[in-house]
Amino acid sequence: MIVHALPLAVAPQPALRPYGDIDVRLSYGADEPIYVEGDEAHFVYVLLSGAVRTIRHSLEGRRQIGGFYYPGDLFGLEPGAHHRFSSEALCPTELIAFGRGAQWSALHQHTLTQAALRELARTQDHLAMLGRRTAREKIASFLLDVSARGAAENTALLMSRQDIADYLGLAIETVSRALGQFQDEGWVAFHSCREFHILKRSPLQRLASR
Amino acid sequence: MIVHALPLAVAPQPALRPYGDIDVRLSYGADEPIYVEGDEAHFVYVLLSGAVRTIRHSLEGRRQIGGFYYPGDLFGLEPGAHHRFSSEALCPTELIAFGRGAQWSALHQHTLTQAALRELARTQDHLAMLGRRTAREKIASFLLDVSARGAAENTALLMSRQDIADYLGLAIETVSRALGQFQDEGWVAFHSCREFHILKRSPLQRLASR
DNA sequence: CGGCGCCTTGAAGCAGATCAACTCCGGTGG
DNA sequence: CCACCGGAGTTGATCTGCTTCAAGGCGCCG
Repeated sequence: MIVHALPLAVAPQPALRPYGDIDVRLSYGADEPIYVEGDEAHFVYVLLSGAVRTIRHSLEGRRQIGGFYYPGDLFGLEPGAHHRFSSEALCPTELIAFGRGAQWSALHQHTLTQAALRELARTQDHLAMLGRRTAREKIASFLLDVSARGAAENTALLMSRQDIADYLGLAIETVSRALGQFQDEGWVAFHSCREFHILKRSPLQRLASR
Repeated sequence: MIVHALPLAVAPQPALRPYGDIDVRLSYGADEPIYVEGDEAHFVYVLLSGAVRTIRHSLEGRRQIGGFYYPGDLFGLEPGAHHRFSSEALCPTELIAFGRGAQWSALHQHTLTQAALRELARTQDHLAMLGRRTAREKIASFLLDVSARGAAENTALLMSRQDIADYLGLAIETVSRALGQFQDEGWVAFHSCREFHILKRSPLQRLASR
């Protein structure tokens, strides 16, 4: 982790908010942790460039990915004093950490509420996808989601097959097979295993919106 | 639906917020809908008595339950103008609907943010449960959750087996079988099929926290 | 008492997990 | 420049936990 710039605004909160209203710009390399489940949640993060995943590990090592975040997204919101997921950079990433000080909270109260509600909606959609959908349906939705993020013809998959599997609650082999099927069916084309574009959107949409 | 009392406070918002800052007390019978997916979200709801489920239906009728809500809980929060789930009373239920007027929003901004964040955390926990857990693990967690809500020795299951199945992403038969197993193993005792108490908490906790 | 939901139980089938090679590719060092 | 290595991805074979299908039990209310 590299600290680029120091506090933009400082309002001391020695007791409960050691990092008060401090804002910091940070850089991370691929797979570097940003915070870990259980850490005190001093900051809220906004992505400038790169991408981030949030993760929860179970005792026996099963991994669940909570979400992927892209430039402009806000993440790390918590109801309490501690982070409930870990987060890691998917690739070289820059972000701003906003101290959860009273001053900032008061100033940006409305923004904060909106961010929390949007994040809630996103999580609910994710939840509905995990519940009662087949592997093919999950992966079709996922490809459409990812491709909707980038305006370009080709979409880069910044995450590994294992990340996708842990996001969708599937085995890595199942992800690989479904992607292979979609390619065989002529619905998508993989330029490399981390870059694709969609050839036929409608059959994917039909699967995704069952 | 029965309207008990009329506006406690009124601040006209004719254009975008037809129900402005109006607060209404309402009653519902078992299985009565409170709002439906796609409805305009004029209100935020607080439960006084009874219980509520939120639901999303897929095109082919598959049902996903988003959550169960109990007295004191707030539900119906949305980032946009429309409800993204339906909601129904589980049993006779009383609640207060708070109009999402500018006045109320401003007054209760902080409360709103906290509610959104708590709801987010709850949804994330639910999500982590759907992703990578076996049927027995899901149902053990569920029983512990439900029993934590009531202080009493015996816990009433206000929801049907189908509701539990649709909450956990399982078939109704799987729910029934797992509950039967837990009873056979002497971990829980069902007084009737809608009322139980926990005999051995630790094996359930072991399962739930894997 | 009879009928209708809800729940339980049993048997069979299947989607996806697991296990096991094998391929592909980028990096590294001889 | 090429041989080697290691990690990521793919592919095939087998296994299994859960779903599905089917039947029967049980409680509740008219």
